[in-house]
Amino acid sequence: MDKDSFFQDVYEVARLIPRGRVTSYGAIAKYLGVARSARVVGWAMNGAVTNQEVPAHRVVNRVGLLTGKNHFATPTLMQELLEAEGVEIRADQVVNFDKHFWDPIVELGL
DNA sequence: TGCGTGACCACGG
DNA sequence: CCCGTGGCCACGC
Repeated sequence: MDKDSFFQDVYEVARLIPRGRVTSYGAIAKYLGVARSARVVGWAMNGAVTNQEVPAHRVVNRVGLLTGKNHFATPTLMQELLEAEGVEIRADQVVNFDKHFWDPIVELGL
C-alpha cells in the first residue's frame, strides 16, 4: 500500500457512505488500519470540502457531533446537507447517531 | 530541521 | 459525563 494514498483511501471510503448515513473519523481511520491517526482523517476531510466527490458532511466525531461544521463554507451548511438527506440534527449533534452510524468495518467487512 | 497545532480517540480518575 | 494525559500523523511557519 502506498503511504501517499492515505488521503485517497479516506476519500474513497467517504464516497462509499450511503445517503442519509454518517460515520466517524475514528471508524474510517480504524478501517484503514490507522486507528490512532483519526486526526489525519480530519485533516484529509479539510481538503475534501472543496471536493464535491467527497461528502465530508457525512463524517462526524465519535459522539455524532458536527465538529467540522466550522470548516464548511458556512457553519450551517453541514447540518443543512445532513438534514436534506433525512438525518436529524439537534444541537449540532446527530440524533439517533447509533442508528445512522455507518461503520465501514461492518458494512464493507475487514 | 524542529515545534506548535488540529474536523480525534483511548484511557484513567 | 467531565477533565487531564498520551499518542498518532500531516501541515505551516
